[in-house]
Amino acid sequence: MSEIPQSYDPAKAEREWAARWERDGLYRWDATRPRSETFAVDTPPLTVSGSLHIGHAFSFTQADLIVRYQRMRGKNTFYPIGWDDNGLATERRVQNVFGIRPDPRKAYDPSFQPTRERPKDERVEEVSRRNFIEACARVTAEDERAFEDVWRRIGLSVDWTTQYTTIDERCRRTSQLSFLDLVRKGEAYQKFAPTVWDVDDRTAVAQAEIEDREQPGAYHDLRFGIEGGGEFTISTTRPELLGACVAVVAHPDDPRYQPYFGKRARTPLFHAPVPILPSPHADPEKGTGILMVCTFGDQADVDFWRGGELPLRQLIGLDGRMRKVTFGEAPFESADPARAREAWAGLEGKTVKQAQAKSVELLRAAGALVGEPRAIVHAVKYYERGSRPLEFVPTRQWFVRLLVHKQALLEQGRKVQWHPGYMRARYENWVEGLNQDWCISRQRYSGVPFPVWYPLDADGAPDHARPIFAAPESLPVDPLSATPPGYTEAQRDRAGGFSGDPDVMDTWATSSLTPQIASGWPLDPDRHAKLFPMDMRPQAHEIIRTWAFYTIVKAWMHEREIPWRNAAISGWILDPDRKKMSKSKGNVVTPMALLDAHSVDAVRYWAARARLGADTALDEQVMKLGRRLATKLANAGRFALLQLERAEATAESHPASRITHPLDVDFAAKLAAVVERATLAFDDFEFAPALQATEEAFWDFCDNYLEIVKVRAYADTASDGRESALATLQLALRVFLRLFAPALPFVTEEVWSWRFAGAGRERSIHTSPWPTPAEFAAISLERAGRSYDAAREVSAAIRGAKTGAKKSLRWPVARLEVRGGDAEVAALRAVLADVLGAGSVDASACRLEHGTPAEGALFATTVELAEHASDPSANA
RNA sequence: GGGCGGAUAGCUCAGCGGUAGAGCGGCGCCUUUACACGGCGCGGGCCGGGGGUUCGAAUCCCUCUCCGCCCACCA
Repeated sequence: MSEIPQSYDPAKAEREWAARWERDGLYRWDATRPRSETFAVDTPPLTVSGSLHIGHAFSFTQADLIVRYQRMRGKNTFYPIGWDDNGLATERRVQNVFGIRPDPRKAYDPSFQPTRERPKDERVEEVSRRNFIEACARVTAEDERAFEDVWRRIGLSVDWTTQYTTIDERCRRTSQLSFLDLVRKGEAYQKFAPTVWDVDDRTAVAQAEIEDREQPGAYHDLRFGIEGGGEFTISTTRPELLGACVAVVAHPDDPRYQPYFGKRARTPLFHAPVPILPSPHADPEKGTGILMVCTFGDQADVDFWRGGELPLRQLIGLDGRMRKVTFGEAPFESADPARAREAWAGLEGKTVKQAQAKSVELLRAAGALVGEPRAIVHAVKYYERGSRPLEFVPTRQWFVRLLVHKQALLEQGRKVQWHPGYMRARYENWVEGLNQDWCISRQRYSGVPFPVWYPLDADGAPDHARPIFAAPESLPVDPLSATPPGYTEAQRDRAGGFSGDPDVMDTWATSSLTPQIASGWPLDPDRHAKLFPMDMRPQAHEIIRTWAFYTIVKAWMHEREIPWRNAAISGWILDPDRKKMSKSKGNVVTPMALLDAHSVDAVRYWAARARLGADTALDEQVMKLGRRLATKLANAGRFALLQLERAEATAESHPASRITHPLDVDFAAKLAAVVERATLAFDDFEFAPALQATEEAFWDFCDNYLEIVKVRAYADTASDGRESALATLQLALRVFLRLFAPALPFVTEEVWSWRFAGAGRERSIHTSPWPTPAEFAAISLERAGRSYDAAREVSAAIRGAKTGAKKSLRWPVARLEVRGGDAEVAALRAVLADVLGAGSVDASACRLEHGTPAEGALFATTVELAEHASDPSANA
């Protein structure tokens, strides 16, 4: 036993215990134990290029609570840690930090050193792809160290030996193996097709990364002619796409346009003959009921174009500017090429926004604009990190099949237990609403390359139909530096030679494999079998459609399995004004200052009080409460242990079998019930009710049990009564400490170390067995009655009388009269000595009588205080 | 427009079929030998509105209103 200090210093305990746990390898996974004893966690690899805010500490703590509980239950916990450091988020950060941007045409400069503190006005410098990737590695390594500091500080019980990053060799290999497996199974394919494209980042993006933003726009009414006579008006928000118009459509039942079906219209400005076709997607109520099909304005255009034999008139280039095209030549037909070319000359090279303004000008001059544009607000699709609207641009991309698997993926989602249960609806909504396969290729640099090359024909053009895949044992490979089998490096990018796939994978293509990365799939099948499917995936709700969804997709495609049995979805942290905390809003609160101000246990307590899935306001009051609780725990622990120490001369230990006094038996029974409630709650991932039940019982223990039992525990000579009190103190403290240990790992470990730390599992509270009914088995709980309740009620009446009279709690009582039913009076009589001792009531002043209790109470109690106190220390 | 949450004391939230709860804040006391980072006590609520089921509803059902989130909506 270590010495019991006078006061508890949280900061000191945090430093010392964190170091000790790491030194002892307390949280290591034991690979020799069987799957049935394992609790495996699919820890979120945090995006290190984002800002680490208190919300991350909040959700990671919630996962840690469950892991700590499972570990105490005897589970061999597998709690890995990783960082997500590839992808566009990292590239953005590097561009901001160093002011550099990749240019694949530039040569590698080994002497290049990125520097910070680049003046804001200085131009962004273009560097080689390799220099850029090196800069990414440098930034993320720094970020990862900063993040690790926070995670260690907050006491996450992760196994640090498992650390990985999504750009490291192991992840690149796993990711590429996954890709090859999907190709082999026919789930991954490449296709040249209109794809959602971000013109700033110049890459394709996936449906999951698209968000709608409300923004101002305008309807423009354009006059179209009909071949053979007549005209009609089309309302469009995108007049700049007029040149890309390949058809006009109206609803098949719309009588206004039925006569024109089969005829051709003439577009204004470009004089392109376009078919007038029926289509059910045209809404007669909207606009004029007839609309342009352009290549491509929206998903409806893409869908319609795919279903017909229409030409492709791509106007918008990869850079978001109007391409150089020639009207009058296929596919840009025109009945009046000269005027069409003249119109296009005013638009070519312009951005979408500029082209729109110019188009209005031209249309107005040509008399094709009916009235003036009418302002509206409408939703426009953006890349979630983008600043300009997305466009559909035909490009070659790799996709993973989703649309044909919706049903299977819904079924997989139902096999997962979602916590809270209603979060499953988010998953199902997303799956049901899918309208594109998963585009996994990105025209970027910092990511996992596709392990693919293409043969070049005699003209030097790649033959995408005959990709050359890397051999699995050669992974990870970078096709831009590695040579495919059967070729020499000299043939790279030469006619008749080969070319590496220049793209990298979507970051989700890798992070969707976190369970497999951690388990060692597929190279270590034994280890994989011991860890997969995992037991718990903790994550936030806004990435159910990405991370949770893609992880379920991959597990199903590779092994027809669910990736984990439980998904524990944490809520968001809102600022005190209930706004979501985010970097862009500038309301981010970082964890370190809060940890310093309130202590780690206090911040963890705040996280532990919130229910899974519920958005929670940042509330420092709750942290103060947590700190108070930790202090109380240390003080109550100190008191109980001092009593035990004082009595050591007469008793070696204080087994539960010595708990015989009615007050103690009753309290033990209440405690046993709390253990049961907390255990049931934790089993169901409900840490907040578990904590609440524990806390309620603990404050009752401090405010009532301890006060009432004090006199008996203080007795100078050994007796059954004193021994019963001491045994109860010991049992209660051991139980409370362990019930609190997941939420308050530092103070509980500290107090535990003062007396209870032993060998084996009990060397730390965090590996000690979770309390069970067995610990109460030696107590005759069947004899538990209402003595404790009776003692508490009468004590409260005595305290109330003294407080009401503005007297100190040691003020003597002249008369105490308690009336109640016979059973209640008997229950009180059994613990009367404790009650009188705690209330400074002389036995001679007390009368217990049969009578009618007050409403909602056990007794009717009358307290009369003495006029004077003989004990000077009791003077008010 | 579809889906999912939420609405309970000034604030943050628990309770989810049996007489309205906690903490904080407010007010008033008490230095008491574990703790003043403490203790005792007092006020404070038509449990969002309206219907229904029930002996009994904050709790179950219907409906409306408001708040938040997810998805859809680009003519």
